[in-house]
Amino acid sequence: MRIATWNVNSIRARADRIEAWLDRSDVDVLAIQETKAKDENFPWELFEFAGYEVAHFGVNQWNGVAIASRVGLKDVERTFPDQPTFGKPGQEPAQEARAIAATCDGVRIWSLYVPNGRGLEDPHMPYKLEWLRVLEGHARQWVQDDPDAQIALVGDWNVAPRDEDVWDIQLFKDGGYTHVSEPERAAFNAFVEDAGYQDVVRPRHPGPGVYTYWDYTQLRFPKKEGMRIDFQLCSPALAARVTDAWIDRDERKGKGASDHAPVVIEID
DNA sequence: ATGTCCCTTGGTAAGGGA
Repeated sequence: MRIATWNVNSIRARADRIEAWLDRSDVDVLAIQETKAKDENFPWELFEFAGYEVAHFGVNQWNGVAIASRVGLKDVERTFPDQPTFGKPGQEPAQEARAIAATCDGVRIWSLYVPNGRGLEDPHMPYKLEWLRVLEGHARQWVQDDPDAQIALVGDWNVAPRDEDVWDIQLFKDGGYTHVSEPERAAFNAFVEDAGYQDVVRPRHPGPGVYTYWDYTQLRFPKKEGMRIDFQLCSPALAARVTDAWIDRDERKGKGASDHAPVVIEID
């Protein structure tokens, strides 16, 4: 089985790209982030024509996550239990469309769009950290309850866990940028160190210089100035089945590309 | 060579988010 994760940065603006990519990538499951669409604006027919079932979770023009599968799509779950809410000062906190799960051919797949954080002192940062903390608690419990659990936590994590995961770590540190701070890295690393999940892509494609995201501005892509922030974390039992993994950097090329590349794993 | 891209709205420009 082949599982991909891809922050598409608008499902409607990317419809042709996604259709073409499904045609040539031969993936069985595609976890999508940043659809930027409500259900009523979601291009259901795109997936139907391509032979995929699809489940979507979108409440407004922000965020939005989906899972498309041609190997079954069962027990769809929108948001994880006790998922933190967010609202700007003066606004009512609300659930955001950042997590959707489904079981596809026996694998429990979570399509995740982790909050950005926006700034080290921004209210969005404690939201991001709490969001990851609560999710990690569940993830740890799932594998404690069942050591054979087949779970894939995939998506845009908005964290660069290592210095080599950005093109210029000094720029990030001097500038006080998000994604590389110790609290963010600790929140991410807990999935690996405490819950026992494995990044199954990095060992096959170590850095430096291996990225999944390149900002649209500043010619970041042609200058090879990117960030590794999209990950597939597998439970121990699922990680043992992984036979291959790659980042489809070519999909970032050309006009009309998302700013993220798809990340793909192969399971026996 | 390069001042991005995408979404929304009593819109046709401006603001929000990444």
